[in-house]
Amino acid sequence: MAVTLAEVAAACNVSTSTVSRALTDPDKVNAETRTRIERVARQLGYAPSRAGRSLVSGRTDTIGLVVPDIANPFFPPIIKSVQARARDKRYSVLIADTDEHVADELELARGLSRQVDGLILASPRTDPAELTRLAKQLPVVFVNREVEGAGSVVIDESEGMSEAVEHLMSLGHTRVCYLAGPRRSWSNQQRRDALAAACAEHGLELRELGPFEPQIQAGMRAADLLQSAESAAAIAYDDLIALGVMSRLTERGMQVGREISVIGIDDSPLSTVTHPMLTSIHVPAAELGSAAVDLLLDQLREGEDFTTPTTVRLETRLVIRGSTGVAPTAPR
Amino acid sequence: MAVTLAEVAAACNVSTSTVSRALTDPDKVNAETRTRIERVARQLGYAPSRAGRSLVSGRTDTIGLVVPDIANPFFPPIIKSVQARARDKRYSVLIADTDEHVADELELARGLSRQVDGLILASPRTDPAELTRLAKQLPVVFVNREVEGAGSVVIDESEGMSEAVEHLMSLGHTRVCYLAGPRRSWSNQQRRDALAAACAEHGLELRELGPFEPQIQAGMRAADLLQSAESAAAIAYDDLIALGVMSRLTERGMQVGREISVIGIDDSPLSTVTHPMLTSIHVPAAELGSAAVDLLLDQLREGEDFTTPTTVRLETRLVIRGSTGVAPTAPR
DNA sequence: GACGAGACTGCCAACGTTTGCAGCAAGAGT
DNA sequence: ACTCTTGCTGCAAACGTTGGCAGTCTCGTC
Repeated sequence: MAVTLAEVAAACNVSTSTVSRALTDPDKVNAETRTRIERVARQLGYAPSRAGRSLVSGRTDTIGLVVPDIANPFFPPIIKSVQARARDKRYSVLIADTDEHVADELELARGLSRQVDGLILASPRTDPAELTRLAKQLPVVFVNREVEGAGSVVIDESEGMSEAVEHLMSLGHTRVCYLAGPRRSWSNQQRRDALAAACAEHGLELRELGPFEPQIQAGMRAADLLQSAESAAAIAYDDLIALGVMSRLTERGMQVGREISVIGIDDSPLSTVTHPMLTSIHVPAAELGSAAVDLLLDQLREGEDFTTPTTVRLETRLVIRGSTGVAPTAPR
Repeated sequence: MAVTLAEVAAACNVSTSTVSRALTDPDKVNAETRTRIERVARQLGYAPSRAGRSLVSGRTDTIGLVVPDIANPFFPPIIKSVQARARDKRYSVLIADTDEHVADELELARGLSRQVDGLILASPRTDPAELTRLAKQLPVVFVNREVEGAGSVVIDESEGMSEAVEHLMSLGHTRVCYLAGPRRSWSNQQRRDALAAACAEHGLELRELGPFEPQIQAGMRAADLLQSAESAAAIAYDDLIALGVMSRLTERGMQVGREISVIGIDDSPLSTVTHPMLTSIHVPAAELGSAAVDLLLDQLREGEDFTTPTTVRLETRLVIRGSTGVAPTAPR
């Protein structure tokens, strides 16, 4: 069905090798025949067979991307930037969604590993030892997690958290409640630690509720717990939880941004759709994706050389919107 | 690096053909040797090379999915269900995002067509003639669009629209404003027509604003236009526009659900995150995805037989939430 | 005019898998 | 004892591409 090298070769009265060279290594072939071949190839609509090429080169020109939940608005921007960067470099992207199902993470990654040259894993909960093993089999870059023996792109929440805590204090808050993400999530630990450090530094009292799944429904549950706690300020593990909290609180007649302050993390596109809009710690999703691709392609290029796996650290900052306001008991 | 058939064969003292048969066509080989081969293969961690297999079979066991915008919350559920169904059937899914860029749609689809067995296109704006041509090259299923010579899964908005119009009338509304989607979008035309039909039937006055891109920002712009029109009810092309409208109206101090009623289409997960929650016409996204996969795999199985391309039509219904309420001038 | 260099090009093997065909042994039927 | 069948296995070709090697041709040089 598809046009092959042989057909182009026949049409040009040359051998397949010449056609192959003309199209992939133009300097190696006479300028005149090359242009002729190029013309005929275009005319016939020739496109190299990935399978044939893969077989001999051992490469697939495809990278895999594993995310916990495409529906979580934090990920689409990352996916987009991964795809964009990959496309620039002539790579395709195979995406797998684990549906927040920890057990599937590894299985999916392994399945993918057979049809890709490298993997980008944004799956925070699998056992580190397994991940290290996986990283030995093929190049892997982790997003938002550090794993021994593999490159990673991580978010440094400390700056954003510090700003958030300062922000709350300047509004007169004296305590804050952390709405935790999944217990075994690497980034949950990072965020909790960053918050704890910032609180300790600035003298803000910290409580914790949870864990909650990063989903709006869980946020709603968190809202009710939050109300029975005595905190007028909350920082959520991510925007989804924060949005669920806001939605539920508003539904119950509370004024978010006046009676209670809510801060999210990720600064996903949804932050601006609610009223009040969500104050959130901005995470540079686009950079995250493209940095991950760059790191991975570096590893692919190095080949067998032992490159010390790099960690790229991305800064965060607070974006203040309407969901945070003066503490209720504080003087106006 | 990877374990090949030949290595398994050597370890078992049989030929590669026997190993191949043992693993793909177990009946053709002696039970005893088969179990031995299976054991050794597992031990060695053998996994068939997709490239080798593709080369001889001509199939890739991969399907392509083109969507206009992963970040649009309407699509993730579809993507998930496509992936889930495909995975059940041992297919991988290659996703491409056109970023709402019409010119890229075809190019991306063509690029994908070389590495997949079939395509699912949820890209509403490309020229029909081009799409028909594409459908001649390989099996294609269209989502939310009918194209000659290809299968499709479409949404039948009429029922949902009818319910929406009845709903508005029962609340005392006498006119409604349609916030149109992209002019060349097939589903925009479907939705507009369905709305017009429903309005004509029930005697509701219809106006139209737009077109607007299916994005929150565009919805905000729509909100301001809507305010200067004199309609107390609006039905948007999709939830994103509706959410943008709500967000902007609320920001400008209007009470959505009291002073003005807003209805979205898609019933995306976001519908429940705002306050008030968004009344929306529910579209069965999961069914949409799995139906598309089923249709495509049917086409793949049929092979060269001329199957009359099928169109699957999915019903919609109205989900009433807080964003719609009694018309302001109507008696209470 | 012979020779070597250089520029192109063709031949062929290899990648890993599947599959039609042939070969082989063992058992059944005569 | 002979053939025929049956069940199993190996051989070899094919899929489309790449790249090492060798061959051809032309041209410049001595």
